[in-house]
Amino acid sequence: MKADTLRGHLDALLLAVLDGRKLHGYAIIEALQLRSDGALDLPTGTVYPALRRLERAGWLASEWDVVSGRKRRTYRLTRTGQQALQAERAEWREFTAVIGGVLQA
Amino acid sequence: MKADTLRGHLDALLLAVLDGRKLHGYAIIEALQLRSDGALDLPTGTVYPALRRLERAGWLASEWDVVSGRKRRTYRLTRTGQQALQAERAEWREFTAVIGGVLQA
DNA sequence: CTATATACGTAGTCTGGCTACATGTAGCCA
DNA sequence: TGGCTACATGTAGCCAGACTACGTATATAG
Repeated sequence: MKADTLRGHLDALLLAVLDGRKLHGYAIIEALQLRSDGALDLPTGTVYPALRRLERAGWLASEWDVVSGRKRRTYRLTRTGQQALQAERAEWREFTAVIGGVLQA
Repeated sequence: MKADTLRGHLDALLLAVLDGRKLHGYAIIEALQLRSDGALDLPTGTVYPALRRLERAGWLASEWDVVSGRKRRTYRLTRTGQQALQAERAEWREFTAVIGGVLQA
């Protein structure tokens, strides 16, 4: 997949992958790989700053836990984040309708 | 529609709107508005440089003509551009499948 | 005669994902 | 026991690409 196409859709992906479960950063990257059949392989330099940004925005909450000696920062959706996810899904539908409409017009 | 979401899809839009017809820059902007029911209102500072870039890439060819005293640079798809459009359409389908898959997984 | 729509174009900004780097632990294998 | 790989988090700085803000010019309506 061409670079840059992700632009503007990263937040939606991160919120979606955290819908209904708690995951730490590394696991989020793996979950996205899994769900996209390997098409999405986001670098840590993309994901970690984004997660912190979403937490600052109040859409995610995090807590440290230690699993077999390793520190993990585990993220979950806040109520606001859940609403934001709904909004992102709606925007995605609108976006694909608009661009898709032009592409196959 | 959120800014930046267009990123990486502009070329596809321009190629698609020129599929099967010749249009000048200003008319391209209007055609995109029309086809998107007003959702796409691209500024000239976005469209004109992109058209020149696509021409340099060999995907578009242009010629000047004068209509009622006004100069117009009219663009059309080259054969390479036609192929590029097919590729862009395929990439769009892949892109929406990947992101859409994650969003509603 | 001026305001608006038509028409093309460029310089510079800004944003947001990416590259490259830094840090450290656990577990395996030679 | 030493090194390699996977796991795990994080930051600084770069860069591409669309956008903002201009500048230019003609036709037409009021």
